[in-house]
Amino acid sequence: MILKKAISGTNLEQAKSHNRRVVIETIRTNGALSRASIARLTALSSQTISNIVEELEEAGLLRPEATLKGARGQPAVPYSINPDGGYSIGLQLDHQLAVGVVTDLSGTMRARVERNVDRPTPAEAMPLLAAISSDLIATSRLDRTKLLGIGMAMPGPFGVEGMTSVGPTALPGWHDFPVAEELERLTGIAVIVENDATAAAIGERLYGVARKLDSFVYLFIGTGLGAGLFLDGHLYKGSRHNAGEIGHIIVKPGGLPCDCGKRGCLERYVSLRAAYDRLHLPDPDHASPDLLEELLAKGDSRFEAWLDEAVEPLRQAIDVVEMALDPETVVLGGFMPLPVIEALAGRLEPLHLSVSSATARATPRVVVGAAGKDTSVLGAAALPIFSETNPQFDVLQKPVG
Amino acid sequence: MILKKAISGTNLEQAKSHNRRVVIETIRTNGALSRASIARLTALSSQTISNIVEELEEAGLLRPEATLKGARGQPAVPYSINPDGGYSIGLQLDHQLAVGVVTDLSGTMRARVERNVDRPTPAEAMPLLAAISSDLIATSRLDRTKLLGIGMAMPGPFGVEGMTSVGPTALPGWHDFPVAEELERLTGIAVIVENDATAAAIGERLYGVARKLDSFVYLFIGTGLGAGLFLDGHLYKGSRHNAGEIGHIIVKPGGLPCDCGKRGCLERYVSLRAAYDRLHLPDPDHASPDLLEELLAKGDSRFEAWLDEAVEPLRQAIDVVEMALDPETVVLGGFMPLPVIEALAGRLEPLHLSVSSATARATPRVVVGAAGKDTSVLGAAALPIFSETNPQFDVLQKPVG
DNA sequence: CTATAATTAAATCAACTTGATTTTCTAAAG
DNA sequence: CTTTAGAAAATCAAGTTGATTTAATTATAG
Repeated sequence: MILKKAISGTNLEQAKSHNRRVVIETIRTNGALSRASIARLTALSSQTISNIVEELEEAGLLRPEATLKGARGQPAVPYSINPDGGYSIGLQLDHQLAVGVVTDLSGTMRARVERNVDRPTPAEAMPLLAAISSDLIATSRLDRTKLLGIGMAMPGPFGVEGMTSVGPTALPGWHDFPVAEELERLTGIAVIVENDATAAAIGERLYGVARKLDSFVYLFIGTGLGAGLFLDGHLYKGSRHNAGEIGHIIVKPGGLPCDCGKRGCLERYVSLRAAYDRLHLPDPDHASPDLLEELLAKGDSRFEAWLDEAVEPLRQAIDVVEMALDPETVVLGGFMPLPVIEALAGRLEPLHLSVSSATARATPRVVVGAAGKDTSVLGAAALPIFSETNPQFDVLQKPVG
Repeated sequence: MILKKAISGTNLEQAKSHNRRVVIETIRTNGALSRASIARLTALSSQTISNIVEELEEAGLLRPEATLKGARGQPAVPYSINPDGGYSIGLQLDHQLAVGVVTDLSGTMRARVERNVDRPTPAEAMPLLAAISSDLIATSRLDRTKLLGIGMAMPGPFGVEGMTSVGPTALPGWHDFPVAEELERLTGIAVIVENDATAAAIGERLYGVARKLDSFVYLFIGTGLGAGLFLDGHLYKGSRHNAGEIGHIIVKPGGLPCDCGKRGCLERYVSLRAAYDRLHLPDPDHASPDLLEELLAKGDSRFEAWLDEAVEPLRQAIDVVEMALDPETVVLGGFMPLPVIEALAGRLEPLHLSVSSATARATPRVVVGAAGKDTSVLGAAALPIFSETNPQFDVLQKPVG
């Protein structure tokens, strides 16, 4: 009999680990907090919090701030995240560029390395990425024991025949290549690989506009278009790690042909590639997002036409996402330059009627998040930090098998 | 300073509660299991499992089966869910029918009551629902202490101005009406309200084709069309309880006008209402799904035409769901009669290329689940059982505030 | 009779809780 | 200005809870 891998039990050890994460997360989302207020927010006893805070301070993850006077009673000592409590490496691979960064626990970039590539194959890219990582460690002279891991962002989807490696928005030759395992082998550091959109979503969650949100969707406008799904306090990756690949949903049945074989796919209208194509660039494979920013600034009429044409498909994508997932907010970002994203966002209203049209809202339906070429590397660097410090169901369960 | 409601900490008490749920869930998904095998599956020690199983047997939730001989060692005593360990009331309200059922822990229907209604308002429906509940309790003479709660299913979306109460697929007058609170007040029993699709999804998860799945989407074809989202082992309801309302995503831009104000909405093509409209029934508000089953059996040409026209929008809906959520499987069901669902499913291939086209699959991309008029009541009855026995993150966290 | 596997019993352990106490401040009273 | 009461934070020490560990017991196949 085949037994389903059951959800597993928990014990004190897991509980402890969870509670430590809860303390960190509570401080991250709220800023510096005293032990007493952490206790109130987490429903743990003040004694427990005291113990945990002491341990985390010992470990260098938290640091005390100036005592808060002015109120009655013993003055509170607020604790905040110690930026130097840990470091993370973020890598990002795309058609033309490989970027690596080091960030500290506060998400601040401490080092950055960039290499040009040209639609690299795994054989070309893997050594390069490993080299970038060791470069970063060497030049930033960071304490390896405080390195939480490597986060890597690259375009999805993963492992889908006829989609992963097909067309100008995909990277060729990566179908079924075990990126994380290989990079882990080369560097000896734990590696987390996600698509651009997911990485960017985590970046927004830890340090950006989504800091306090439980459920949001990050629409990543890059070479193609993808969504990072953060639902009910955790990243939703899908059963085969491909959730959010909405670039290939059909927004215009019978519309522009797409390399995936369908017609009228979303990313044929809303993506860097779509813009390049619409502008009839001679060499769209080597065009730069900067060009679009220039054209926007100049008020180029062809680019304006693209903007106008892209708005309705984007509106429809937002509609689909809102209807399917009812998120608190949709965040727009990606490799598309910020001014262009803002121009698109500015033309979105009136949005379609959806479940997000609902009455009282705490946040706007659409907000603009981080955009530009470092969006996804910084998000990538946030991945290990998130996975090491976020309270999540997994952590509470004993590892099984 | 406004503090975000933090994720809260945990302690032994929560852990215990979680572990009990884990034991129940493990037995539910795998069938009868000995203490030793539960221990292996859950990663808990056999002593812990022994204690928990003893308690659960004491409480009547588990019962021992015949000892398993034939292997070496002391023979194992398998335990299974005791159907009489608890009962649940399911209610379902729709345009023409209010149904109530009692099920036991195994999901078996123990009693059923049905009342005709005609697009009822809250003032009409609430006393009726309360009466149905007390009828069920009285006639089935069930032990009130073993009643886990009332689950209720009704069409969504909830609380969306211009959508909740508009059009022939919605129930009028329910915008912002606090159904659960009111029914709880009238009956004195805990009430969980979900839309049809969500209820059906939970039913499939506990007792049906999705029993072993971690992530799946239930496409509920009813008067309208909605999706129940079960992602990463838990129900995803959305930030305003409206996730899965995909009946109003646009599948044909500029297509048939919809009462929500948009054009080409999915449920204008795939739903009972869409079929009735296509058949030009004189009184679509009072048509019955049975008619469609008859027409299908007869091979009615107009109905065949509807089937053919509905397939592509349905295919597109599946495409959107697969691309956005990468589920293990999409389950088709709803009020639409089973033969009709099967006819639709039979015409779906070839499905669009999506992330679900991936290589090795454990389950088919689309499976047919429970369909017919009792689908959502039975699912509704599953809701309290699920919420009382499923291991979930919430349970592990201390109630805050 | 022996190896094997399931189950049980008693003792132990780790982490959170409880309630009393101490510390350190503000605000009001004298 | 000094004193005192009141308030909130932090700490201390003992207590509680539930999982784990270790060892013993039981039942069966070979």
